[in-house]
Amino acid sequence: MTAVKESSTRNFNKGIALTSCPVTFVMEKIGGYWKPIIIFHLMSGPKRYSELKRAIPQITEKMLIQHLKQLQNDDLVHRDAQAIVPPVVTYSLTKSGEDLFQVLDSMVDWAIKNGSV
Amino acid sequence: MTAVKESSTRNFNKGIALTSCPVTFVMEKIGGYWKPIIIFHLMSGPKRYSELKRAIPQITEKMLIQHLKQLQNDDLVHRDAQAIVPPVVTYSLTKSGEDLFQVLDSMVDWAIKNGSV
DNA sequence: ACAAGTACTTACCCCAAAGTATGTAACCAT
DNA sequence: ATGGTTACATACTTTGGGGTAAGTACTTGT
Repeated sequence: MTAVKESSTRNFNKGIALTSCPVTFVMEKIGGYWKPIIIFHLMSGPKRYSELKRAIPQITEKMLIQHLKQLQNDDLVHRDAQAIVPPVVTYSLTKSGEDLFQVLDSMVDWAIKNGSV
Repeated sequence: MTAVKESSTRNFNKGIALTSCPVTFVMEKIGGYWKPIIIFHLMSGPKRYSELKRAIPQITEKMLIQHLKQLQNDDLVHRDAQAIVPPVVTYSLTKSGEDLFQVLDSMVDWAIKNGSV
């Protein structure tokens, strides 16, 4: 009986976010803690699952595949699995994913100019 | 007694995020649902609290001041209050805030090129 | 007298994101 | 046969962002 009212702000927001705010659109794709980091590591070329894990030691395996799957669904990352044993699974950026370079790059620029560190 | 272990991933992350990942650094400042939207509306010039509220009808007042305060702490937004009654409080972007234009702009570019809409 | 506007504050709730911990299937090296 | 590697899966818990609802102090308009 704790149903969410249909006219609630929460429900309404889903609408405007996806249809009318390009910045929020991007945030939905690369927002969150780990996605930009994963994408950054794939910028230097395709990586195996275990290579990514080693490159980002702090990430848990659950977070890693969870985000890799979301990135696949959003067509930012491509998964290539060889049907051999032990399995070899390689992740790489799609064209859309590579295009994010400009976005990440401008972020890095800003961070360097305005970083308090 | 629900203390967080000192060696937890969560605690450790705070460290690397702020010191070694510029992209996460930016995300900490403009991430979240409403911040980019607020910044976007301030790009077109200083606005009063009530003007922002009217410009973004879906935001609740709590979210609006909460984020405005965080943006002040991060030195992205400047607050100017006139000690008159009724109060007149004007918010504007700082230099750092204005510099975010490049970041938001590249996001919009990407969204237009890669938006499924 | 009473509503309405201004710029907030406060208390409470909910859910999704993130973290912890453990398991799995197939193989290989010792 | 025991442990290590590979690429995951799954159950459970915690945390914080966001939402709802209501109140405050002071003044102007009717």
